[in-house]
Amino acid sequence: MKRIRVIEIIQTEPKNQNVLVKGWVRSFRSNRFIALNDGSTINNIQLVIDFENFPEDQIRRITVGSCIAAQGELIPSQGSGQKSEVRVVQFEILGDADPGIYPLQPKKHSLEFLREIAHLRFRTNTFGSIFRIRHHVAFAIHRFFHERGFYYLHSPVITASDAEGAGEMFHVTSLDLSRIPFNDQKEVEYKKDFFGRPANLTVSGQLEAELAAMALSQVYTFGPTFRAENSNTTRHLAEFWMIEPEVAFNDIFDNMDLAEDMLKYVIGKVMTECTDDLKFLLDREEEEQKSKPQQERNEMNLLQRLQFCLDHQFERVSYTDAIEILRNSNPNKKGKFQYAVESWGTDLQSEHERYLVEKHYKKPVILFNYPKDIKAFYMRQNDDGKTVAAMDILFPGIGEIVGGSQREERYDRLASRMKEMHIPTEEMYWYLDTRRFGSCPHAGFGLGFERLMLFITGMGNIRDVIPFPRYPGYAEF
RNA sequence: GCCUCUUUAGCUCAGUUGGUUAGAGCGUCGGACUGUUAAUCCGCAGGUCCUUGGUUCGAGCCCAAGAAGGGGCGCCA
Repeated sequence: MKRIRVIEIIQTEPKNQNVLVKGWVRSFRSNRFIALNDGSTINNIQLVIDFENFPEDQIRRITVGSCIAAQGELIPSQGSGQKSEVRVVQFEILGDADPGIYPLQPKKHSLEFLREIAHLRFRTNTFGSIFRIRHHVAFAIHRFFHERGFYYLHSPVITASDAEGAGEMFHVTSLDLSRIPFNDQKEVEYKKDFFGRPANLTVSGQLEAELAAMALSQVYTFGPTFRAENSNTTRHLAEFWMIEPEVAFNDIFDNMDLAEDMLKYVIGKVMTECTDDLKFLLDREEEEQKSKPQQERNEMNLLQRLQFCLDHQFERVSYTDAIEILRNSNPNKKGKFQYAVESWGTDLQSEHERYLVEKHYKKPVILFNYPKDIKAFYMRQNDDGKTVAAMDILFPGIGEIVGGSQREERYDRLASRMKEMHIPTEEMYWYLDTRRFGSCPHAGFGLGFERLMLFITGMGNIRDVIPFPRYPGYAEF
């Protein structure tokens, strides 16, 4: 007999039909009622077991966390909590869970505790919801680009270029670190290493995506990204997933449209496809809000925030205008900012970004045309000679979720900018070649997948929206 | 990397001005009950008060160093 998934069984009209279900026990009440979950949905199926008809030693093995297979009749429930239930005819314990040492109890656990047992936290309602949603978000991203005629490009995970300038990199080597070969100058002899040269884990697939966009027109990457930065925050990981579309013939404003459309498409899809899980996370957040002082509570709940994001155009503000708004803002005048907004040309602090998004505009903001000196070498230089066609999308509660730009397509401008910023042009010949042969205007951006997950789930810590987080000093599981 | 807070039972947390034998809820275990919804009721067990050192007649509580965890900042997605 074939097993039926819980998500199917709870949608099936109960007509005393024979069914087989398999899953993990969430609770066992009155020695009679089993709440069984198989991860196909946040909802459980209730199994009713007449303990009088089964050996006691078998009944005693039905414990929270144990895995069972049960066969019986699907009948209308006599209780009020559920539409149907399975009257168990026979069952089998597939895996015991010793209640004396199984760490999950049918009660609320702290996220910090669950992070320490990340191998088991999938079995909680919260993390079940998060990782079902994570799948739907990833899938929606692929669908969005596929429907628009983009090609999914697999950019390399190992790169030999250390000139991408997006942060500290993890070295990749097959050398024996206790016996590193040095030359006479005490330099590492990379010729003896696996690739014959230094290699690193990628910090971005953008440069490779640009190469492909110069032929396929519209591509995107979606893969793991690695930063060896010593970042200890609720918004950073050493290993995270990034989506990087790159589009030939797009300018900075097409780029904004694409990013905004994509975010709205994905959020819309999740709202229609993950209603049960979002409802659970909504209730969870509401409960959490109750224990906070009025001042720190969210003005909108999770679903309202998602809907608001769909209903409103993201505010587009130039860096120059943003500086003026911040300079004239109340917190700046009253000296409330930790970093006073000084002159044009300095980078915005996260408190400034938060003010713009959460207090001034109260919606997602796209900041664009940043001073060239605080941005990367590949961004297109504007005619004013001071700014580049960069854009960042800032979300409430999260900050920067997207960073992108129109790329510098003019060979001379790019090469001279690289020299100014000490980027080795010889090593990057392949990147410059795209500007030598059939160059064209193009643009792209990077979307932090886990940061989008934070917004969609309402979770507060990025370590809770990725199955196995990696961060400084931590690579467990 | 910097700042800050926390660390007491399996989990979540109380613990007064430094004072005898360190508590609660939930969970486990034993029992009762059996159409429950994190079932309910009764009972038992469970502690290196993070570690080390110091102050003191006396430290869970005060001081110092270290460890682990949370939050903020920086770097960024």
